Amino acid sequence: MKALKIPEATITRLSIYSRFLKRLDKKGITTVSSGDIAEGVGVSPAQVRKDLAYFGEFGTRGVGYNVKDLIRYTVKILGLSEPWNLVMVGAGNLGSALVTYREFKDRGFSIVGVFDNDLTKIGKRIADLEVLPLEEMPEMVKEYNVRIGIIAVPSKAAQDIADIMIKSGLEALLNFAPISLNVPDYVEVRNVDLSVKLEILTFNLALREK
Amino acid sequence: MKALKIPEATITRLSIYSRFLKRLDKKGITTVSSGDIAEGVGVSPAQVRKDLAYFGEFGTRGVGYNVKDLIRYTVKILGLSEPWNLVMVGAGNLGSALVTYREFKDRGFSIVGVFDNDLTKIGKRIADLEVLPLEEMPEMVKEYNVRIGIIAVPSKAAQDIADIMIKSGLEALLNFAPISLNVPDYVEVRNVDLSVKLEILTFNLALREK
DNA sequence: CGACAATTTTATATATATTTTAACATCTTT
DNA sequence: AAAGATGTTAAAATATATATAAAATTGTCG
Repeated sequence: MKALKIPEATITRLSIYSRFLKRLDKKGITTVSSGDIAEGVGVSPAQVRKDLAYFGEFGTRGVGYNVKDLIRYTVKILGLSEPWNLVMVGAGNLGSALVTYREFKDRGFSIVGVFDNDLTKIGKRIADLEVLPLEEMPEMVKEYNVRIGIIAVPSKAAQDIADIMIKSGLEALLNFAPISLNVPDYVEVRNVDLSVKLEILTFNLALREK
Repeated sequence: MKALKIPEATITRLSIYSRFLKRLDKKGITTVSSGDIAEGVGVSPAQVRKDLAYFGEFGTRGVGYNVKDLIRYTVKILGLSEPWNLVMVGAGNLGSALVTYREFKDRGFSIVGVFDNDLTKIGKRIADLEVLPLEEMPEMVKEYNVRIGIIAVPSKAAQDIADIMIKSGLEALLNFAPISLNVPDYVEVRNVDLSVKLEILTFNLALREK
């Protein structure tokens, strides 16, 4: 069915458009042009139209896009029409912050389990969840139909944890550890590297001195 | 001096190479080939060489790269030869987690001040720092020669906070709020959007059902 | 022991593919 | 009919991959 390959950059922007549109909707705005979206998120209008064009015709020439409709379309495209249950591994500072991160909830993500292999953390509570030992992950994955897991553990542990998560039945991993994970082909992995953008800033600032 | 424009993707990868190399060094490995690096971080060997070629010739044909030397070069290129002082705005869960985030310290970043405009948070301690009111930022920026600030506040507040940070003298912002900031040309901004990669995963998982 | 060939690996040039930008024809509304 | 905005095609710019050339090391054989 899917003939055309979609650039990942397009998906990235779609996610950003989608959330921008939700803010417009909350403000009561009903119609929007590609130029409005472009300005709101910092890209070109042509880029917005091109990105949307991969998936269909959602606008009306001479008019623009209906905000509510376009939200529905983008949400559908991103696979967010139905809520997703997630598990988190790592009950440290970062893991705890992500468990309570509002934006995830707003987008339909629900963290149903937090795991750690550190005995001092197991049993503690984060929000309304009790930190559980990793052994209990397979059961939870099955019970809550979890397909995606978040890794917020130290780099050293990340690969082992990933292996365990995959064995537990997960198909996709969001990895906050700054290392490259080795996983089977059927597992999707994306890394969130918290340092990279910071180092892009230092690179640019350092250039100024030249 | 800098004639050639360097792709941002190259800087991104350089940051990743640099940290990968540090891990090799810690293991006692002294020499590395582009292929080793490529495998370690998940790109092609040609890509590694091309990225490095923007900045000079760092390797020896037939041999590879000296790990320690290449670390020095990448660190220098990224502007990390000297440590950087940062300020953080937002003493919520995410801000607190980032203040204690080990990786930042390892790369030479030192958070010297945490600010918030929430009276209930001011005065609290995060690690060894007291949360301060925003009014005290200009002084700290000056005293500690801070050029980069991190924004970890709710989206609604982010633009106002950014304005204040810029007025305080900052030149670069790392923004964790999922909105696009309006800033003067001389200010560098990079966004870290914690939801985007998650939605790339859901997009890909949703595709499988097609 | 020295010369030369084979191997390894970088650096560079070339080609391919992808992504972005720009231009334009088309459709709505006023 | 004019203005505004999309969808689409074409062009330009970027980025990636491939191929080749050059340099250093290792191994081999006379």
